[in-house]
Amino acid sequence: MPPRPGKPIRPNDLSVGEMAARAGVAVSTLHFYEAEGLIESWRTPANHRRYDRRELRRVAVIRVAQSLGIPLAEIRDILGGLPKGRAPNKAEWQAVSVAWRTELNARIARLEALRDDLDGCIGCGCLSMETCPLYNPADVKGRSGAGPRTWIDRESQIDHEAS
Amino acid sequence: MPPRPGKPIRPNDLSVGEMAARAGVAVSTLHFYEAEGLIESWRTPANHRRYDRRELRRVAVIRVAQSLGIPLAEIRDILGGLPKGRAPNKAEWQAVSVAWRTELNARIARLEALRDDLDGCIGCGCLSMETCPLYNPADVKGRSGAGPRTWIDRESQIDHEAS
DNA sequence: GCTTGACCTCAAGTGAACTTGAGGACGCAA
DNA sequence: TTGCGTCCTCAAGTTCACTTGAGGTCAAGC
Repeated sequence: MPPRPGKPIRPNDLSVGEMAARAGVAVSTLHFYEAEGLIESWRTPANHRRYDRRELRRVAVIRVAQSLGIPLAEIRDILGGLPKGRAPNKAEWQAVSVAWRTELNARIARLEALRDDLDGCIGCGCLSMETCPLYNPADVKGRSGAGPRTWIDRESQIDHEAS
Repeated sequence: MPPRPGKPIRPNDLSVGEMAARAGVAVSTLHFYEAEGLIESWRTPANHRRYDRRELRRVAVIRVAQSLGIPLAEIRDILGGLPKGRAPNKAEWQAVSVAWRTELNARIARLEALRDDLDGCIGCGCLSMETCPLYNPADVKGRSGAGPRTWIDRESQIDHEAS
């Protein structure tokens, strides 16, 4: 590995390539996240990005949240509670954590309900989908227009009666 | 509501409009799901769709699974284990349920890990993201090329060390 | 002096999951 | 017979989350 261009003003900071390798994402993804305001970098005299190691953690949180179906816009909103240039203080961190916690608990509950519901269908011997209650919490985020429906925007409950 | 066109051969079956209203999705979504092989209908002499009430349940499962970030292709694979024209028997239903269960348990575990990890950051007093372990299970589904990365396809672990 | 490698920007392409729109059929009711 | 409501098909548009590609900069090494 040849020495990275740009003077080592903060030698512990990471280049895009290093970030990408460590976070397990493509360089283009980091460019994209930065353009979207999810992460932040400073530039060397050669106009190369440098990332504080803190950003590694941010990327990790973004990826985990994303893998759970949470769209980037929501992630940005929640991470937006954290300061960009410095370590978060207790109150800031707690606010973010509480926001996540509420959402994550709701999602865990839904997954468990789905799982237990499916199990119940076997346990109760009904052998079919018709008679089991399928739980659907109020998750109204009303959005309309074209495009995918990630993190479902439901206006109505699923009507679910026996056949 | 004027009587629906087409003779009432099976009067309990639902028209697209009725299905859409009850399932809380757009008519176009039902067309789409059918084109994708996720649900099924028969046609009246007037070429109108009619859905067995069973399909209502299928749509409900699809929507719940989707809201949890599971892509349609996976949902189709798993629901594919169920027969289309009749009620599933015990073995068929169990196979589907087991497949879901495994996946759902993994997702629940990840959510809990994320939640507890965030909580831990407050509990341990470190006040920052740098020193907490962020858990990332092996979730390799290797895919490359353009397009979004739903249900994350990771080739590498998130590297996560202190700053 | 030239190549190599890592980086840069900006525009355009891509796949998933839909929606929207154009153009048309059917059947009932005024 | 004109209108309404519900349905049909097929093509094209849209959003999200990226990737790919073209064209260029910069510093180090042969």
